[in-house]
Amino acid sequence: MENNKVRVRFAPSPTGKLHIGGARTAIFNWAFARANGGDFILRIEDTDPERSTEENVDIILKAMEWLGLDWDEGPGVEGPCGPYFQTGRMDTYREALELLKQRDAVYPCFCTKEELDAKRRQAEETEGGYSGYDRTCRSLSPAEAQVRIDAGEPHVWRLKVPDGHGPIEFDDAVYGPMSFPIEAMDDMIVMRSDGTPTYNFAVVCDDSNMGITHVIRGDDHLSNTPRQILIYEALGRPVPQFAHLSMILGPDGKKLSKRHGATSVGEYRQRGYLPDAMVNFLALLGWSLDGETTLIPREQLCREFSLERVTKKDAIFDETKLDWMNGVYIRELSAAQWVEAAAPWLIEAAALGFSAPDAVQIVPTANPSDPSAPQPEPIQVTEDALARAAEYFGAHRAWFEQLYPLVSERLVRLDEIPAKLAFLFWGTGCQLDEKSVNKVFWKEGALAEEALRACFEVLGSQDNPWEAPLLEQQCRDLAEPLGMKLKNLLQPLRVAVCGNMVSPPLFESIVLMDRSEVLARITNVIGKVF
RNA sequence: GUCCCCAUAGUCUAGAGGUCAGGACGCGGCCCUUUCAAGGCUGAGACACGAGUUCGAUUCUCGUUGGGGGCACCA
Repeated sequence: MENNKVRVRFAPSPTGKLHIGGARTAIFNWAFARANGGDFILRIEDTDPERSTEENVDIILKAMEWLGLDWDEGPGVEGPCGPYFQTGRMDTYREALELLKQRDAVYPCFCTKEELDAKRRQAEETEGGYSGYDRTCRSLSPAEAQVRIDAGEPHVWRLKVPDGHGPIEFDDAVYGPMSFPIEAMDDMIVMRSDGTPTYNFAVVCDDSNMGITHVIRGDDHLSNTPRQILIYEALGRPVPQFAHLSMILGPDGKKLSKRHGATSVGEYRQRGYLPDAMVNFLALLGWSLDGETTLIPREQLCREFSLERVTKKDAIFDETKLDWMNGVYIRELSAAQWVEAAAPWLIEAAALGFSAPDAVQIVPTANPSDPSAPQPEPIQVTEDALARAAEYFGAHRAWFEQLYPLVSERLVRLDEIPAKLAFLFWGTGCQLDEKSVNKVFWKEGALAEEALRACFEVLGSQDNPWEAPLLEQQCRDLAEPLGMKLKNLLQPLRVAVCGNMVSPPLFESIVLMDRSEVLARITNVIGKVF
């Protein structure tokens, strides 16, 4: 390990999925390491056996990979400071405790959890507030304590807050000079009665043993910091640079939680957000490059991230801006990249289309704002259709790439793809949106039918190659002789072919389907509607 | 209760003792247009409040209010 080399870590505990706030912390650490040519270490804090699960470890690792936050040491990337799971480091905590015992910096405490809970409750009720452990066991003589230990009495080990210690001070890279009165410090437990370390103890041991130079973490640890400094001091280890990050709150200004909807990285992935967009967006929550730049590719983030430009103010997670940014990133993709990223949804689109009945149907318009209104019956995607779609996708990548220009400017999230593109896979059937039918067909009546028949002639003429610009021009040329506005001419065609008055570009869509299918669809619609 | 932190538009933010308080999302209008978008132009919108320091404070200090976090044999 080189001297002075920046070493930072992200240390999630696998008691849940990787959530937005954690991801932001990870991004800041990662970007800081990259910007300073340092190491980014991933450490799993799994000392709570009750709540830690292997499944969550897997989810966190997957989320990190998806976000593109590669770690230099950690699970799967062994390094000089492993293991990188706290459960594998128990020896190191015991060693550290021995050192503290030698230095007379800790003492055994025999108070039971029940006794402590009772005292805390009482203190809260009577004297208006609990102010820490009353240090009952601190006055035990070493001899007496040893007798009780030898007798097998359960005990924890507590850190002695040193007498005569001044206020605990440190210079936070974000918050600046901090000072905490020593009176506010508790004789905290470092080792539990079952021999496992508490969080604050394990963190300090690990950060110290792993040579962490900068501890960049959530604001919720700000008041843990003086406690941890006490441990560093007791251990005689150098204190790292701290940098605390403000919290990310929900739209209501409250702590981000499940009731705010999606909070885990995995959920955002499922909803069709791009990892690059997530990283860019999250990086801007509490950090800015210059106040002007909002689109910051990860390469630039890795070059120019700095702790000096981190804000102290809590940030509200505003999904509308993320949506915008995701759209920007989608538009910057190449067609091939898009097909790669959108594969699951493209397959779903095809499966949805394959599953639709091969007939003309009028379906009620979805109305999310009024649940009592008749909603369209969702089309059941069959296993068979899904398998067929996956196979079709595998065999027609180039064809799918042609879809990109049709939708790239119309997508905010990738999960909008199925609804937008299913019509391409309907065959000769057509799911007509009720509102569109009312507005475009029935309101216009004979005019709409006339328009459809005229367009049918153009599309059906074998003299016309199946090419968008030519077909479009010929259809447009119909308007004048028929005395129609372009809108009245082409919207019926759009509804008949795409099922909806809102769709991707008409002729570009049409030529991606079989001529026979398109013609059949128009004929069927004319027969069914008029 | 106690300790700590924060405060520029609805949101993310820039900013300096004297600025027309800048940018982005969102919102309104116009343009483009066969739909929806995207794009271009344009408009409305902020320094929480009260003292003090100062020739001058949104910026510095104190207080108020509002918000957030910690105080576990959780992490």
